[in-house]
Amino acid sequence: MPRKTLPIQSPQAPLGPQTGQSLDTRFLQSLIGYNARRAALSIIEVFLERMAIYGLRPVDFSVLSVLAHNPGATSRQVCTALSILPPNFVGLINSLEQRKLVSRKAHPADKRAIALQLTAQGATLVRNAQVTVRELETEMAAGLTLAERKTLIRLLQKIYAPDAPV
Amino acid sequence: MPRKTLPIQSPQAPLGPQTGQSLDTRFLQSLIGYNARRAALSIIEVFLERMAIYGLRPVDFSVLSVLAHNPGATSRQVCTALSILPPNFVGLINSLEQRKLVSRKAHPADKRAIALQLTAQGATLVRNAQVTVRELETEMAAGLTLAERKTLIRLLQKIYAPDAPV
DNA sequence: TATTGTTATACTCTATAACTATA
DNA sequence: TATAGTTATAGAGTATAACAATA
Repeated sequence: MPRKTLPIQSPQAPLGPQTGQSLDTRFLQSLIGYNARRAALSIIEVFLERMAIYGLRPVDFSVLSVLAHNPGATSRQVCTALSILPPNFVGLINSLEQRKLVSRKAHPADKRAIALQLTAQGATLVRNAQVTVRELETEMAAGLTLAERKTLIRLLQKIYAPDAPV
Repeated sequence: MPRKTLPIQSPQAPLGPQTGQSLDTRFLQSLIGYNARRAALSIIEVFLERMAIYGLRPVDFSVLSVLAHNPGATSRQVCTALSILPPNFVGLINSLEQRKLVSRKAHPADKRAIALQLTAQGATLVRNAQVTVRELETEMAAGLTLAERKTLIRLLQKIYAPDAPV
């Protein structure tokens, strides 16, 4: 019979911990939220190192990657897809445009909107960046089999998008 | 024969996406880092709602939870365990002390250090908060079996602490 | 000389209100 | 009236340098 909660701590902790010793974090380690955040931060840490040569932060990479697969998408669409607030998107896309990675075109059907697309330079950059990201993901998941990796992603998606199709 | 990468997109995308339609984010969804971040943010969102009655942010809860299981721990120990930078810990612990949730005592062996411990009020608060956190975790993981939940946590820990004992 | 706790400060990220042009 | 993009700004989170007291 499975129990609902993991054991917290031995009832009689011996002494107060002394400086230099590491602490018992078993309760936090039993939480999905804590572990998901820790894992995300450790991957982002390596991401920042490897992507520095491209001058891309995680959000920049996400935007370029989405535009690579959705040419002509509008700012609003990208913001919705990536949970970016429109005011915070302005400076981001301006920067990418100044770097000649993204161009703005008039939207064919809506004069309010602007169709975004990668430049040739942007397409090349994101292609290389995606290879680098795949490499670092493989390194970070070195302790997982390919099946475990797919399982991990599937379970994470069930947390944040429980109704999405498998 | 398993393939190393997931399919990105159908080679011939039909038309530029129109406003109002959602975008193809399959590449990002194939990344552990992207999914871990999304899952962590969705849990934190609910966390903020449910923990508002306790007046606790995620970092406050983590500190109180660690102190509950490690009475007498020093600031430095808590900072190391939770990856909090010492300068950012000062205001946090001052606030918890002013709320009578944490008390500082002279460290028995090191005059530089301060031994932290929960007050009776703090112990009661963290006990209730931990119950609330367990509840919200169970809700967020409603689509997972108990075995899947344990698997998810194990796989996440292999990402951010690959050398830790299972 | 190294470490604990602290102050001051800067930088990034995220969030809200309000405006314009158009639908 | 509602939406796309924008501006200005505020708040939270995270980061580094430097200091006094103690090891």
